[in-house]
Amino acid sequence: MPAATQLTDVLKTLADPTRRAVFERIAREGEIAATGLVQGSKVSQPAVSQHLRALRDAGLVAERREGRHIHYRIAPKGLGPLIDWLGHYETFWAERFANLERLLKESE
Amino acid sequence: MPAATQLTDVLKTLADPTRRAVFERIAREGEIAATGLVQGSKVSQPAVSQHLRALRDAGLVAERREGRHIHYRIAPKGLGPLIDWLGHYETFWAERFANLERLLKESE
DNA sequence: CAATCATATAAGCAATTGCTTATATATTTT
DNA sequence: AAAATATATAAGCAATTGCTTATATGATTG
Repeated sequence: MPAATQLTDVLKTLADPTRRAVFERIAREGEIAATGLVQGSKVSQPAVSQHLRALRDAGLVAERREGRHIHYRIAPKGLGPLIDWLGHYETFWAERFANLERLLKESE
Repeated sequence: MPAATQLTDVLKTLADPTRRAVFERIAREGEIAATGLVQGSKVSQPAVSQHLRALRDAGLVAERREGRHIHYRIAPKGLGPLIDWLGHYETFWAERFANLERLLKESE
């Protein structure tokens, strides 16, 4: 797949607030089953399922089946296209980047 | 405006390939008038104008009027919400982040 | 196997999106 | 002021999106 297409998919996938909330919750929990995501969600089970499909298709999450549960986790490489693209704009956000750099250092 | 709304706007705005191409061209050129953007574009003048409006509304570009031309440039802070959001996922892309870090160092 | 639980898919629908053509608004030039 | 140039807005339309309800598939339990 062309890199631009992958980037478009990642951006489109994360652009929807509901879907992004699902992604963020998976990140927070580390690993969580679809059932858990449906609980405490504003939308229906099919809606969550459709968002999970979109996230998976975009390469943003990975799944692990365990019995009748499917556990989702963040796919580390998923944000790659976005980060690579942002890399082209370093010069514009060098200052902010420096802050992230500091945070990273501190967390080591 | 809530931070989440701003992020959603930035993501939605960049998610469209045509509009993102406009943004990238502005970044490449440094500064360019709308006319210049229309030339060599696949879409019509109104389409470009609409994309420019969206980019401006999202805070991604700034404009400077000069006679009857309007020159566009990247708004450095525009990508801020996106970069801040990605900051929460440092741990997932620390390796890739390190590369960006090195690039930044080299460019100093 | 039958019932149950977890997840996915199908179908339909209102809302949004990105484009077009046509027209309006600024700004400059003659 | 009239004509030309640069940009924006309006209106309309096909395509896409995100949701719903209803149903199907997968997997476990009794």
